[in-house]
Amino acid sequence: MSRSQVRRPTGRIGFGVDDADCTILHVDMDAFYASVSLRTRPELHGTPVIVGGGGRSVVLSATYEARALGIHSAMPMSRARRIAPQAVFIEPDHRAYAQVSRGVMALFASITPLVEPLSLDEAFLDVSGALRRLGSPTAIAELIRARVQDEQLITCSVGVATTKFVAKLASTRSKPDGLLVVPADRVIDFLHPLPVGALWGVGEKTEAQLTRLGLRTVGDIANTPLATLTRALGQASGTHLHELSWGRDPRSVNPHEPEKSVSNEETFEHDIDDPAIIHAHLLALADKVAGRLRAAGYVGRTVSLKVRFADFSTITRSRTLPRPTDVGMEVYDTVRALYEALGLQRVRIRLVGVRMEGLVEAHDAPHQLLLGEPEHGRREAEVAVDTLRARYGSDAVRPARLVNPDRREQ
DNA sequence: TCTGGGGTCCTTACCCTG
DNA sequence: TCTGCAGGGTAAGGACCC
Repeated sequence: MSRSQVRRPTGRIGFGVDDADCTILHVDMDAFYASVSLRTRPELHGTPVIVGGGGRSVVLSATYEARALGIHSAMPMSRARRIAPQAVFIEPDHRAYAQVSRGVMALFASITPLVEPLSLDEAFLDVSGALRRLGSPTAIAELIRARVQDEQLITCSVGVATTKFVAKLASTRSKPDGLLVVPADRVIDFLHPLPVGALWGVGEKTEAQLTRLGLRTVGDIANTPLATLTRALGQASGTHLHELSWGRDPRSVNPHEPEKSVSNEETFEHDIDDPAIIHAHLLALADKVAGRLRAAGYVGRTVSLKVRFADFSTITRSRTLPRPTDVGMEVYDTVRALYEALGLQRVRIRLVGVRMEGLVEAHDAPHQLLLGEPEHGRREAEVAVDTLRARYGSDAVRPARLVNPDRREQ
């Protein structure tokens, strides 16, 4: 099949024609995971396809044909199977997603150095420095759309505006396979008819609260006194939404946003009440988080434990260390102490998670040996393990207690 | 119906310090 | 010495995003 056969008709929408100041682009892949999965299953184009895992997982992505049947991302897979038994269900292929994402981000980088990735499948671009070389923002957006389709065999949608927030909304409103330009003098016309839920930061709870105030559109928010909004939503959220409702968003495209936290969590296939098995999972998670910190060159100061019980209630507990660390055993010791402090007696647990916060770059962190601490020890051992894993795979070396998952702690 | 995983940001409460 | 207060750090939880 030739590449051109994949191309859909361009869903280009113009909210105006004067794009001179619209140098912020938001590029978002359409149904990313599903589209990537379909590259190797072209016979499924035009059919309902749902990407997700088994067990207690949720829908990661669905084609627009599946969405027409009522499927949406984050829906439990068990429910999706019930609603759309005729759909094709595909296991996620994270390696393929990462590979396509790298290709797309490299394409963005060839357009402008000012690229701020938001996730695997979307990014903001500031193209103000590329106008002389590549033409108007709209021309650049069309170029990106054509190249993504030709090089990656998937479609994307692009919002073009003067601010990040409006560009993001524009790409959403142009989906799938579309382009929407919102010039500065049309921002209010574009924003005010939209439902409040379209605003970034308005989810289910906030929308319900706004509805109680009788506010249904962005225009309603714009015409509500700031004091009313801050009373209902708090100082930060109220002010934020009021600013957005008038199209004011001063944030620039920032390509080097530092990481603030690193976490890993795991939902069990079945709820667990055996402390020894919980400990083993905490060890594996601590090991994983610390490995990611070392790979990224960070150390973290605050260790956080998350526990979700069988009834879905969730608690977190955290402790700030005297000095930052990227050593898995230090993370585990802390997280286990936090777990023990809960004093749980064979309570059924659905999920455990480990998070490191208060990140600083490792070379900026002061390294001071504690009294009695050997100069070489756990960290050196874990760095050696990193080297082995890089060469032989992530499962090549594991903490002894994790080699046999059925083994109980003594 | 039955709810993943990896993040960010905000609010509130509490403690400590000056 | 005691009290009130402001400000910073920490902890916990909630809402939201993709």
